[in-house]
Amino acid sequence: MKQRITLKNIAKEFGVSISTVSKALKGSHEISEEMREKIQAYANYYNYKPNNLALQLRNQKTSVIGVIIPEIVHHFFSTVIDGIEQYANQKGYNVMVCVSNESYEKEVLNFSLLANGSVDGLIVSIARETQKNQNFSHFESLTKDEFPLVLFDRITDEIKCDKVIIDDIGGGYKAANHLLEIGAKRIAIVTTEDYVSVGSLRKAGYIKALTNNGVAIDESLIFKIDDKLDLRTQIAKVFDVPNPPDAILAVNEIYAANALILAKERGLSIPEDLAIIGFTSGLISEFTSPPLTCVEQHGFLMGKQAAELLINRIENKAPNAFQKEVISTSLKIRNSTLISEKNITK
Amino acid sequence: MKQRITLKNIAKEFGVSISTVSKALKGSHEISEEMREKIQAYANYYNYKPNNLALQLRNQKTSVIGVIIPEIVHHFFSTVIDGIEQYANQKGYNVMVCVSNESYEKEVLNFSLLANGSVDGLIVSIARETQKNQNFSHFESLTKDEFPLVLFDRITDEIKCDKVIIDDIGGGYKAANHLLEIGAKRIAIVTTEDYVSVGSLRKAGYIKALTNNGVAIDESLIFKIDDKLDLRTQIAKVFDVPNPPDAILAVNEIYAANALILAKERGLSIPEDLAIIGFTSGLISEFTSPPLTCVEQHGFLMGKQAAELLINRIENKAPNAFQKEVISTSLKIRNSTLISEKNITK
DNA sequence: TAAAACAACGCAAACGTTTTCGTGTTTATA
DNA sequence: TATAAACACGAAAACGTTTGCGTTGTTTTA
Repeated sequence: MKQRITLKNIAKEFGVSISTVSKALKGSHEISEEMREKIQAYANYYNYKPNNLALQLRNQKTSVIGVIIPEIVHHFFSTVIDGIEQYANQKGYNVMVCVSNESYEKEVLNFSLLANGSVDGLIVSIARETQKNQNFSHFESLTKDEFPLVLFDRITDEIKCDKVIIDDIGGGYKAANHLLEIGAKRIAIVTTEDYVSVGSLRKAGYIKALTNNGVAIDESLIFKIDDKLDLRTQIAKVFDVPNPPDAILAVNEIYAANALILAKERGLSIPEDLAIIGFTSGLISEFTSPPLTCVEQHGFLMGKQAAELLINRIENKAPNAFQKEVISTSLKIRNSTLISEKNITK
Repeated sequence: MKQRITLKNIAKEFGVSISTVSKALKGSHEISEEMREKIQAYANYYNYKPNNLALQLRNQKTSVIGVIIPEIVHHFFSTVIDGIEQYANQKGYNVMVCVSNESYEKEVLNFSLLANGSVDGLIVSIARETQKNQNFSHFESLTKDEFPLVLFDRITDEIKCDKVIIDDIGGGYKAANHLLEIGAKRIAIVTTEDYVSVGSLRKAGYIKALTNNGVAIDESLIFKIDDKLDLRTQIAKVFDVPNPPDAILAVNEIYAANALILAKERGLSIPEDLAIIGFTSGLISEFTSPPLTCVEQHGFLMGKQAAELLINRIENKAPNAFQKEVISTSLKIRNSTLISEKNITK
């Protein structure tokens, strides 16, 4: 690659100093009109662009915000990035995305890569492995220096910073409540292992809804999926309990869609024999047969809010106390829970 | 945010020069063991990390590669990014992602943001608007300086650089051929408008397959979707032609899934009355009923190859002539085209 | 005519590093 | 004891920019 032209090059060309060139290009009146025009014409011809690194170093500001997410091939996370990107751009910031791949080690690596002057602030959703081993020391080295940091979705109370989360308890509650309303008596939940904050919160909402409605919690209807094992085999167990459920609440789209497929394979009709509801992030729920009712998560809004919190923090426009924004979910009712009136009152 | 500690701070603390500190931290034998240990301990305690901007400026290398894509909430593109990210990380590079949002203006803006020293090279998939207005001058200012650049998926012959594409013609050919093999006589294609390179290439493959098999092209079976208008209304027209098709080839997953829904609404059984095949990038095809046969695009591999081309170019390990990698597609056969033997031979 | 004002530019510091090339001191060698 | 070698550190340039202040030389003002 050819060397890009610099102020020094231009200065040498006209036998003037670097500062003269800099001022001329900025249209300063300190420089004579004649010199100004010569320099500007030359710079323009050779497509001069100030070197960003030099500017960032001088201004002590990169106007870049870093984002570290567990996965990128994931509808929810990419939607969040979209929200971050749009808000950041509008405020004059760029976005640098790194993927932790659910690995603690990679997350730590990404921290050291980004938090060394490369970015003005960081937006992070915690990797699964980090949530599991509860080691947050890499965060502490940031918060100690009051480095601008926003956590979203996968958060922890251990870290003191701004946060934005989905109302997962509320989402689980709404979902379970909806199932109760359409007449479900035995609601199974297909969730994650407990250390995944999102899964356990949704389960908490499920328990709250059942308890509020006087329904006893049946532990045999709670299924915790281990990511390491085969998904379908684990979900299939839902149908093998002695007294099978008449509704399933799945904490994400993939679980819900697989449950639907398995149920149909067993000859169950949806929603008559079994109602299914999921949490959605992607497009799958729209195209299954029947389409799946789901709790919508509004990832775009979440990204926008996270970016707003971060940029306010960076620009010292934020209050001293850390903020925690909660994004409420909404229920999108489709045919997997749509039961006709006579069934509800049966 | 508190100021991060610098070499200068440490130097002042111990009354030595900056260079002494720098050497001490690097474990240089020029510095006495006593001084070295004092400095290292101090730096460690205060969590010293070299400022990345300063290093990048000095080394004239950022180890960052920029990626500009039309959309990020898109399974295919996020898969490509994943491939880029993994390969780049492995080679010691970071990835900076920007979204053009299919807009020419935003694409140009992203160029000026990234190609000023912020990144060592750029991987780009062209925005739809840019493809439409055919204005590539922002690319020329890069290629003129031999700036490392790789184009993927949405490319153009106008720009001289390394490229990596899907074998779209081959994919269209395979898809149409498969439909012919299972006995389809009237194959409709649901594609994009012609200026979208990917869509028109897939259509070319479709035409080639039909022609090779002695099937005449029926223009009334070619449907070009306008993104501005309602999708389902446009796809519905497929079923309204006087002599309806017995197979549909859709150039992406969304088109295929919608066609499937509409066909079922009209009482057609899939695949008996109508076979459907799509190009896939996401998970939708797996969960429809029946699951959709599709042409798989291997986005991850594409990202990996693009990153490889770029990094070789950056590190001067590439041949002088620009390369064009073609990634072949593969057919994933599912039930939407699975017809029993007797039907094939009917 | 001397002082003041002004026009047009250069100097140098600052941002934080790394690295080459000194320089002064101590120790070992002949 | 003179000299070389080894040791321990500092000065300065380089990466590319911006900007406050200083320095010329010319022109205006009283």
